[in-house]
Amino acid sequence: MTQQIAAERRERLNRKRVLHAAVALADEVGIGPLSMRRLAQELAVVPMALYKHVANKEELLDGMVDVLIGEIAPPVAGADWKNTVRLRVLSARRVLQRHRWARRVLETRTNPTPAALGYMDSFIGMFFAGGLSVDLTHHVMHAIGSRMWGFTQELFDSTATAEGEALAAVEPEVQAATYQEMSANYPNVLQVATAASHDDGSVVGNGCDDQFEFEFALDLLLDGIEQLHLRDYNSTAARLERG
Amino acid sequence: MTQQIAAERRERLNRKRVLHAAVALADEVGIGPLSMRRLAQELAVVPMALYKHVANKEELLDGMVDVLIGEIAPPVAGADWKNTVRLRVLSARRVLQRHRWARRVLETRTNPTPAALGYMDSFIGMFFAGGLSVDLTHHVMHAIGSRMWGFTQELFDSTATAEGEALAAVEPEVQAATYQEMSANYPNVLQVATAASHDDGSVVGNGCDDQFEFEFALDLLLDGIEQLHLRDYNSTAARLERG
DNA sequence: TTCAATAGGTGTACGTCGTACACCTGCCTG
DNA sequence: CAGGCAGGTGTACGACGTACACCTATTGAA
Repeated sequence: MTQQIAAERRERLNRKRVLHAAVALADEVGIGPLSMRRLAQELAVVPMALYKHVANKEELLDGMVDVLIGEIAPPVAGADWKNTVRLRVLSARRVLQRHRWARRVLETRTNPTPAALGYMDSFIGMFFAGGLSVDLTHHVMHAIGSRMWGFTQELFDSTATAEGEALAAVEPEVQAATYQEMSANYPNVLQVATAASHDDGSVVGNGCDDQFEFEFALDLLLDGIEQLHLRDYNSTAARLERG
Repeated sequence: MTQQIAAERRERLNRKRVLHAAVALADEVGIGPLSMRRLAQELAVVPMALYKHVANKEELLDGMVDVLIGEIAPPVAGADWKNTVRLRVLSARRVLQRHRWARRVLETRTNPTPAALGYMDSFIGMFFAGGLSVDLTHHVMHAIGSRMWGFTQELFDSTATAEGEALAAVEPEVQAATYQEMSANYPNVLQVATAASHDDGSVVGNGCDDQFEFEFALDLLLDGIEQLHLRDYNSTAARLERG
């Protein structure tokens, strides 16, 4: 009978349940409204109960990132290093797109968790397997930067803002006025912004293909890296040349 | 006599004073402790007084960024586009290094201010002046990303963390233990991390030359861009090739 | 089977934050 | 001199993260 009661009772919390609930909640309501209190409510538990499974909010966020890292596909076998890296990055990107809050959270991480270190280690391993030198790989990791995690830092990315979504629904007159003002003050921005929006007619919304932009930059880097590799790039030599 | 009193009295606040005080305070104590209340205190004024000059904290941060944008050098004249861009980016970088909090703030901006748009416009103008097509410039702007502002997104950058500074002062035994653990679990990370620290002896601290890494990646991109430009890159053609 | 140790959940409370709102004050203009 | 308005004040509210003391359920050993 005590067993029955125990069975009916809400099953006990554990770290995994907390983290997955947090990820689900963030998926649903975004990262802003995700507070310890709100998460506790979702788990039908008092806020302080969470602290038995997670040291503090920072650690909660770290844990959420770990969950996502677990969703990134392992490296595919049997491709050259460039494609292996490429596919892995694109897999990471898909994860980030399933969890739109993740970018913001990643940006605020300061200390890598073991899971993050593991991912980095495996990531570096792909270059080593391709024969890249330790030296070159080191610089490459810096150059790739956040692209390793499937995103790039784009300041003022309208897709990241809440108002960005509302922007499409704005009256045509306002759009026209905006256009006038832009063309007067920021003609170059306007040209570049409209360059990509041939397919959809909007002027203001970013009509550009994020995926294409991401791959464009990724390939620019990978191709450049390949060139350096083929030329047996060596950074100390490069330093000397530059002076 | 009322004049005398007025003269002795603290001069009235205005937007500029508020923003510059905020920048100075952030320079001094960091962005974390910068609260509306703290800033008000610094200005010997009640917190709500700030709201007569700034709509809310977000707008304060926007304004602080504007101050920094004002510190970036204008484009130099008489150089080819690549060098013009290069020098400008490095100037932006110097600003970001004077204000160590700026990166974190920039990362959280969602809507560009007129000053930011102005900078972007002028930035784009440098590519146009070099003869790059609107199409290529568009993709380039995405590829450059936050490097335009003088920084790159590096996850888990130890220089960004408070503990990073304390890390150098850690006992040798602990360093040794860390080393053991790293080499067991993350051998690749370890190799890459130690690759750059030949000059200074530390194992854990990032012994690498940030400036070099930044320029490495910047030049990788600029060189790649130049190649595309010379080949009259066209993105719709590229799309077709890729399928 | 019993019982103590321990892991997990609760309740209350504190300090900090951003900021709404009503108010006062002193300067500028007519 | 009047009166309006920009700018500074005071109080207050509802979040937030989390410290701390407490209670309770589960578990492992006797």
